[in-house]
Amino acid sequence: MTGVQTESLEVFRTVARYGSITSAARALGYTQSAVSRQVAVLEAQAGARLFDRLPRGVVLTSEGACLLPHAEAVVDRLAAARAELAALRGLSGGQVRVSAFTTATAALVPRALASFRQAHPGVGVTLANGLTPALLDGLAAGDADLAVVSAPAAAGVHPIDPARFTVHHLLDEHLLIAVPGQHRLAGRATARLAEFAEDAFIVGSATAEDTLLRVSLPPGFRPRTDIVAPDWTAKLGLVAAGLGVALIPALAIRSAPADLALLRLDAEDAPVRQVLAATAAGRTVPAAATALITHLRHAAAGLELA
Amino acid sequence: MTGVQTESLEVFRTVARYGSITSAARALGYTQSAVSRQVAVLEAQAGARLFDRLPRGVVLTSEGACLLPHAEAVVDRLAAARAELAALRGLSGGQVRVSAFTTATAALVPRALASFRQAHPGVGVTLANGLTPALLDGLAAGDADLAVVSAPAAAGVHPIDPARFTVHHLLDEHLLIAVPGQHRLAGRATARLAEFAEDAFIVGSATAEDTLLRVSLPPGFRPRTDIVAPDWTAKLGLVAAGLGVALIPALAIRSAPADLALLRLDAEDAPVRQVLAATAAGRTVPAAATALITHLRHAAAGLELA
DNA sequence: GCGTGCCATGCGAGCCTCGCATGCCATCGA
DNA sequence: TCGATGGCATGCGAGGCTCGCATGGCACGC
Repeated sequence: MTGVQTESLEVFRTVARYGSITSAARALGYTQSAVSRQVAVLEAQAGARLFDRLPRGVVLTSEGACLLPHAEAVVDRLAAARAELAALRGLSGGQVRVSAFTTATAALVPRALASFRQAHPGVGVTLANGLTPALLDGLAAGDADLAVVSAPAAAGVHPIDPARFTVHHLLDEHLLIAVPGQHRLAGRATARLAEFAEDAFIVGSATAEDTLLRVSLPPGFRPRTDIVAPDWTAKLGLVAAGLGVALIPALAIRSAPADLALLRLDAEDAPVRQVLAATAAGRTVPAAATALITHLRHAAAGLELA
Repeated sequence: MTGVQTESLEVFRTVARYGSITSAARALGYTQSAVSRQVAVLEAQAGARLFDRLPRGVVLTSEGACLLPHAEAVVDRLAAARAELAALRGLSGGQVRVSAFTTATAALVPRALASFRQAHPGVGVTLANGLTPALLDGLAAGDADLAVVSAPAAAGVHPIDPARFTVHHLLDEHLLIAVPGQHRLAGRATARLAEFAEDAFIVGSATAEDTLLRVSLPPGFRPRTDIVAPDWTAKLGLVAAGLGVALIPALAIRSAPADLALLRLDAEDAPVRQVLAATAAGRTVPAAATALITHLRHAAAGLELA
């Protein structure tokens, strides 16, 4: 019973069904001798006669009848495995695990997932949140198939080791500055950071170092960070109420709010951030993940135009 | 995915568990190259990479993770098949289908089944009833594994074709004649049929030909068959009430009734009937059936003594 | 009594799988 | 920086396995 060939089980099943080695052989496209021998081998492995040889064919013995449901279960299970692999390959099944940094889950990832699920309804998707370093660690650990991460566009030190990860560029994200509707610069399309020296900045944490401001503070520029707000929604609410201005990554804006103005910050002040889709290098990328990258690209293109 | 070797699935499972081809090979007693090649073959059959080769071992791809539960199910199912076959062989499982003629189910078969079930509690037993010809047909058709049948002891024409059935002699059944307790012959141990010329016979059907009397009527002997009763219990009740006498096969007597006498009929009048256990010739006899025959023999020996 | 249907088996060719040995690659430590 | 180590892949040859072909034995039916 060790080293069973699954074909032998299929042969066994067919012989049991036909009640004849010869006709089973015909049905399977084998020679009668081949089937006879395969049955004999299976019987030796089982340690018991599986068929009684009658003058007009064969019938299962009690041992054969005992084995038959198991053999059919095995054959069926293998067929199920084949089918599931085919589904995986054909993007009509399986699972893809995506992780993304929080801002990306505002608009970019949801839009990509929406079109992806429409295109491949059979593929399950799980979404995880986190900060870029944790996402990359999880990616390397195999916790996710695909990570949407951010990286500074600066050509210098790249936080993403190209030897460990394969990255797919999605978009270059610019930084916006949100000002109240009646702010003196509300009508402008772009602005420099230095123009907001007198404004109160609503930041995400108490220390300027932990906020977006840290990326490139002009020398001598020390913004007032009076108000701390935990998330983008709260920040926008505070800005709309006239309590100050706030730096907002463009991706965090789901749609243009009516009661405040968004100015694009000059690239000199805040270098654009890259948004990337990363996969683990050296690991086979699931077909679903590859497809999802395409949808992420399309979603990114749609967002950049807006 | 056709022609999968079940050993390859076991290998696949082990490699996935160890995360390393080399250590899996050690655990399986194979060479690293053999395991490497088996994995490669399985991957070719699956049409996809199942493992990503990392510098320090291997990890499942999404396809591999998809296949793994199926592989484990197959391996487990084969192990279950092995276990069930072993149980069948070891008489700790399985099923045996017995059929018997009605009289044998009064005492002989129940006693044999009782001791058999005590010896092999794991073996299921199904019991069917019928007349000997039908039992033999069912046996030949594979509806039963074992049939308890009766046959005349006459050495002449044997109703059981030895080419179609293997018979195991259980006992020679003698015929009893039941008489009321106050019958004039009640004190005798044996009797001749002719001594009952004046007695009313309680028979199983209206025509003498269909009763036990038919087996060998002395010339000129024409018993009175006034009363017809459907079964042995009713017959015995009628006899006990003094309404006549009745021929009873010894096997139909579960225990000696108190209110009537049982005389053994002379063998010249009613040749003893053989009770046999039959199996289909040319068919493998299940181990449980063979064991049950032994228990039938013991039960028969116990009944003959009584 | 012979033809037919069915299964088992000896024989030889081809293929497959194994172990051995080697090569390649990445990592780790001196 | 370079060798040691650990891990996987692969060329090679031996042995085993499975196949098809052909034959033989057996039981049944005309």
